[in-house]
Formats: sequence, structure tokens, C-alpha cells
Amino acid sequence: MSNFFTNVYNVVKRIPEGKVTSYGAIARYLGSPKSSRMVGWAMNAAHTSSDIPAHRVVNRVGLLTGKHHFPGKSLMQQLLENEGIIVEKDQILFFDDHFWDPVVELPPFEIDL
DNA sequence: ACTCTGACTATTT
DNA sequence: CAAATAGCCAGAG
Repeated sequence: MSNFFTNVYNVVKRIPEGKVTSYGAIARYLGSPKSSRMVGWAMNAAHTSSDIPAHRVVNRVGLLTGKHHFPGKSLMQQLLENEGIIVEKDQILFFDDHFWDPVVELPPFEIDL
């Protein structure tokens, strides 16, 4: 397992229910602000894992860009709504209120147990 | 080693 | 304000 991916997974796993974060935020937390695409890609590799709440990871404006990678049509949106997050037209409403920044919420570099 | 690709983001048109 | 452009980096063939 690459450390980068593992870190991404661990961060995503630590996202509290009802909260969401962005690929960029995770990438920044891992020390590579420009690796946001890798975060998304890591999700792609892990989205099958039930342990990874990939639906809580959206792009920087709260848009469900990765919803098409989920089984079904609006599974991602429904999962989010199930956690109390309001989604409309693939866009999270009150995104700022639900945003969870690992850089702020998580200790600086204690990922990957 | 090289090229292509992608669930991003910031900048520019 | 919507769409194109350019950095960006790691994995896969």
C-alpha cells in the first residue's frame, strides 16, 4: 500500500457523520496541496471498500462530482442526506456549515496507524 | 523510462 | 458568469 493512499483512506475514515470535506483539503493535510486529483483517484480505488465513506468527500464547492462513480444513480446524495446533509442538484447546501477540514480538526500528522 | 489519465483547483478568456 | 487552460502528481500499461 502506498503511504499516500493509506493516508487518504485514514483521513476519509475519520470524517465524522454529517460532515464533508474536499479533495484539496485532504491533499493539503497530507502535505501536497496540488495532489487533490490523487485524493480523488485514491477514492476511486477505494470506493468499493465499505470502510471508506467516499460520499463525504466532494470538490471544493460542495459539488458531488464523484457521484457517478457510485453504484446506482443518486446513492451518494442519498447517503449524504441520510446523514443530515442537504443536497440539491448534486450540490451540498450550507456546505460551509458541513465542511470538515482535516488540517484544522485532525492532529498534524498522526495518520497511518 | 515514457505516456496517458483522472472523483481537483486556480486562473484566464 | 460559463467554459477553456494550465499546473499538478502518482499509478497503470
